[in-house]
Amino acid sequence: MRDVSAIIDELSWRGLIAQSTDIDALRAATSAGSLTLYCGFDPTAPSLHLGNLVQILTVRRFQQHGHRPLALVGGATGLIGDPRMTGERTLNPVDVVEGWVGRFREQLDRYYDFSGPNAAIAVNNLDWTAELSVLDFLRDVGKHFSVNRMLDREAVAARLAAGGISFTEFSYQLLQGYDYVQLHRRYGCTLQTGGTDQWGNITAGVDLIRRMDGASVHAMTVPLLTKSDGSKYGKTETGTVWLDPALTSPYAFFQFLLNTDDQDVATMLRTFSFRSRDELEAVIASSAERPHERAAQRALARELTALVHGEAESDAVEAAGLALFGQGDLGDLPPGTLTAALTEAPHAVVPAAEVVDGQLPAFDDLLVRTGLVASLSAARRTVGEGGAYANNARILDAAARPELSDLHHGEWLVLRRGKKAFAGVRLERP
RNA sequence: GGCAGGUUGCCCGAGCGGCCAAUGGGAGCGGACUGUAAAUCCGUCGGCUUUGCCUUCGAAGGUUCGAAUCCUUCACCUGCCA
Repeated sequence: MRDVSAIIDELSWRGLIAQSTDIDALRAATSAGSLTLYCGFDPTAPSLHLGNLVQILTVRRFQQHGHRPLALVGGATGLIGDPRMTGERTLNPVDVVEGWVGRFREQLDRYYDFSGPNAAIAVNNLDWTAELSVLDFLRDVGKHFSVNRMLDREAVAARLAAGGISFTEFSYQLLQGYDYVQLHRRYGCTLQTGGTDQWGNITAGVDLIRRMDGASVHAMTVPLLTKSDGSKYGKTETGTVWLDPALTSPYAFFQFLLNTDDQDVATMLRTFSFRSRDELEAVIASSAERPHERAAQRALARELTALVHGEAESDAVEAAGLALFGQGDLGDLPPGTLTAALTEAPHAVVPAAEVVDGQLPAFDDLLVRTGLVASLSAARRTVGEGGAYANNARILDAAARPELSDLHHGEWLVLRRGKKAFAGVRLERP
């Protein structure tokens, strides 16, 4: 087993500790031996995302130092919804949330070790809330909460000032607080981690344990990932960067990380990478000297893509990107390389039957089919703006039709929108 | 409960009954410059069978040759008074 006490120092230099109830007490607790901790994830979407991964990997670091994680998926809290600044959530159907619980659990399997002396344990807060009666809840849990204090929560205050908040969401904090009580009782859990936005919820649990069981437990938050310009990291034009390859392709995932701003890349590496401090500092230093080589971005993209999607997939999508962004003629690429690259990128298949007079469907149509643009109007607009390319040559006429002879290896046409958005069109031969 | 005001495209926010698919800003997208970066400048920014047509301005009706703009009802929000 690794040195259980070193975890706090490690998190500290990585910049992963935002707040904690009592850092010295926590350090003492981690030094005393293996402790049990948890960080919950509410199934409010079909997949976990990059922002969640910060929390997951922080817990993973604890586990690697010999501590035991509880992989909590909020089957109950996901039905209620944590109050957001922006407004009341729409309740998701019960069966949908159930399905998401299963997907979250599968995803967590990848990051926590469920074997060994400090094996992770999968838990669902529905297990102790489903049969809880309203009266018991109000008498045993509710009595310990002060509405006055609950109103102080930032999200709640914002909602009161704006449109208002339902009793349902207002009660969320009680459920999360009670989770901590149950995990403390059942598993001896003495640490809860989460994003800084969870501080109020987490300390509510700490207080509740003190009141109900007279025990003192720990809380710690991890800074929320923000870019240097203050915006949320992990969101792109197209939306959230998901961990599920069906929602965010490994190719897109890799590209997203590779495009990390210079200003942010050091923070991202410290946050996500499991490499040693010396290794990271070397990469960051060399990248600062020669930023155009983007060694730090590449290191980040490689390690994280390999962790999330596997080593082989990471290599494949990196090779695809290198092939597509390469300087040379795409036609010079070996057929296998081109096919592999375009298969990783978005692509559309055109049946041979659609070839008329040796010509494929028009460019605007193909641009839409590959998903590079949202509509025919957008396709024509993009062509008009000079932002659409076929085989790296600007498309001048949206209505023009590519010839069979334009296809690389008689099979592929490479479409591009702007500088970075590639897609393949494959002609399907009968 | 009474009085007054509001609800516009991804967000904020203009909008005389015809010249409004609807001013302006932000975001997004494209181009230039670059390093598949940032900043900056320029362009673009509902859809389509695209010199025109279709669907949008909280919802449903109505007036009119013609409405985002007028009237009625409903829903929600914001002030003031009880």
